Amino acid sequence: MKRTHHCGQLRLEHVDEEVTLCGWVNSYRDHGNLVFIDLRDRSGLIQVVFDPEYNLESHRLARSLRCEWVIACRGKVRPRGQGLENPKLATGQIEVIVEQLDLLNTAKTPPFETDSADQVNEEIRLSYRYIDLRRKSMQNRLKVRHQVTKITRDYFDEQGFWEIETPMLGKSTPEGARDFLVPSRLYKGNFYALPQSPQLFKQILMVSGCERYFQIVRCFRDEDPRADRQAEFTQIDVEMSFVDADDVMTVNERLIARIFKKILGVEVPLPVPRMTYAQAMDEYGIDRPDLRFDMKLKDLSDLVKDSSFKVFTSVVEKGGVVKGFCAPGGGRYSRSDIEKTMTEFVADFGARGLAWFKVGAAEGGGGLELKSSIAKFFTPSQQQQILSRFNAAEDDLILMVADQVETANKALAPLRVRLGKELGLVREGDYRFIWVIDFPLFEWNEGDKRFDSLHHPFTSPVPEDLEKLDTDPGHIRSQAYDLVVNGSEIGGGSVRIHNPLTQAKVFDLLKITRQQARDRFGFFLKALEYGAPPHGGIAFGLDRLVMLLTGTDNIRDVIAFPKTQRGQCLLTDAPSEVDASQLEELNLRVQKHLHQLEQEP
RNA sequence: GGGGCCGUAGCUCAAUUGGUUAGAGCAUCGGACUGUCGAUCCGAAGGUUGAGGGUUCGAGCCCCUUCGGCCUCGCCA
Repeated sequence: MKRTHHCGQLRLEHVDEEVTLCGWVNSYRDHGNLVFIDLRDRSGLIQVVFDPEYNLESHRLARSLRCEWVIACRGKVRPRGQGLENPKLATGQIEVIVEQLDLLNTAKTPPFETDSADQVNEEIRLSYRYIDLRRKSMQNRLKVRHQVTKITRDYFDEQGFWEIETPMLGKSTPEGARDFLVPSRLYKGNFYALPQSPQLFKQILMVSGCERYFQIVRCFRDEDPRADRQAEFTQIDVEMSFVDADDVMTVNERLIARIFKKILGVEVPLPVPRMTYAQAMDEYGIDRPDLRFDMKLKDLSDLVKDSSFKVFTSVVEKGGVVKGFCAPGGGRYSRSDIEKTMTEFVADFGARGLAWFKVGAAEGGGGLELKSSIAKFFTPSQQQQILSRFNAAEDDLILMVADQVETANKALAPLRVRLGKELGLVREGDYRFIWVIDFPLFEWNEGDKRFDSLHHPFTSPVPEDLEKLDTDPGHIRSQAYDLVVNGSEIGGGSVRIHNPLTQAKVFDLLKITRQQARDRFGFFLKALEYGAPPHGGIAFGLDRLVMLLTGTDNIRDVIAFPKTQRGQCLLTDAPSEVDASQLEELNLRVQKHLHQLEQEP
């Protein structure tokens, strides 16, 4: 029997047609004489009916069917009787009365019920991923992921980009994340590294005259995973020649707008607005601000430095800041919420404390005042200034961290997001895009007494700051840009250095010696000397993009076969030990840890 | 490397201060049933409480070790 239709397609217009369907038994309801099966394929569910008066043999076979068995059936589409429609199914107006049933395969009882798998332990879902992926929600995520890559390929093709593959087996460099290493059989003792990104190859493709490159490419970073991070992930990687930062942002924001339009029907207003890194850090404490709600951070240092609250004054004297934000309606939080839950929360990010004021009606009537165990350290005038800086209203909650500005930001930014969500300031289906620009080129690494690249060492300074390479490297702005939506960085890139002299100066500041630079990037620096065009690009995290589009905060949900937080694949049991002969061939010996040796007889 | 939460039947969860034979719903198996759609009804089976050790007259519960999962800090140019 050849399939003629998909289960989820059938509608009233197909009534009286003879159809053949294939799929899995989603559920069965056996009434002794009448048997109902909800048949499932990728397209959806449909009810098929077995009636002994219609076909005795099929009915007998149908009674033995079980969940997840695979069948094909041929029958006639008919409308359901009056009052028998099922509004829960897209196909609920009709059903198929089956003439012929073929059992294509049986199935063991699944380890979990597919209908309720959302509540099932993820460990079991990952071990039986093929069953987990049968679920509609998971199939939708795979489908959206496919749609995103399809839209991306179509879009870049229209724009004159070529998709070019770059090597998976590359050269290890000690910068950046830890590499995954692959031993070479032919060069014993030598290793390839899996790419952390195709950065240098795509720049070399610009030197090669390809002009417009993109690639949907797997990248590997051997660092500890997070809910939104996996050692193996996918980038939409882009590079363009003869462009400035504006050109790259324009081309790429149009791609993202098209993806959101086609998949969610969401109109992304173009051009996407821009915000400097300095403003983002100042007002949101983070370089990826969530703009779905206001609740901006304010610096109160100037107002509180003259208070009698020693904690604040001493921090300001030491060059720190008192920064905070005002949570509208936050008065409903209890003292224990603030002094325990929230304080522990910010402590995780290095803050030593969390100060707070509740905003209440002033005693004696008229106006507002601050209510808190520390309110007494602030004069009425100081209190009023604080209230007016936040434009605070009754029942608001003001939360503050006093520390070095980096620490204060680091603690306040996640607290702001957490409260924004808890207080219901985030509207479902709201997407706020922003380009964050004018990043610093370097940040000072006090431990190693040198500069580190904020983006990567090939990022170009903005032209007017070029001279500061010699005079004031700490204040150079880079031509880097991150695309941020709802507090999540979905992509980032830069205009690159195409001048070998500038590149050499940057390496100097990073304390990468000429010798080291030659060893690690010699092939690339050499390429720059052979007519490198001005170029720039960007890379988007495909996984995070699909997470946004499908409304999950778990990266494993958008990867067909993901790994656990310890980097294990529970389906295949990778990684695993290998045969001694394989090691032999690679000239490798595994050194066991002492505790393992002790356990052996 | 650090911190937190979790692990009891196939799945989701209960189990009083440490106290009888570790329960329930769903799933499974058997039976009944002609319009169900999370079918219903009757019945049955199902457990090394992640593993190992300890304390105790007695441990799912307390202690130690260990394995695994998730979240997180560090890390992720």
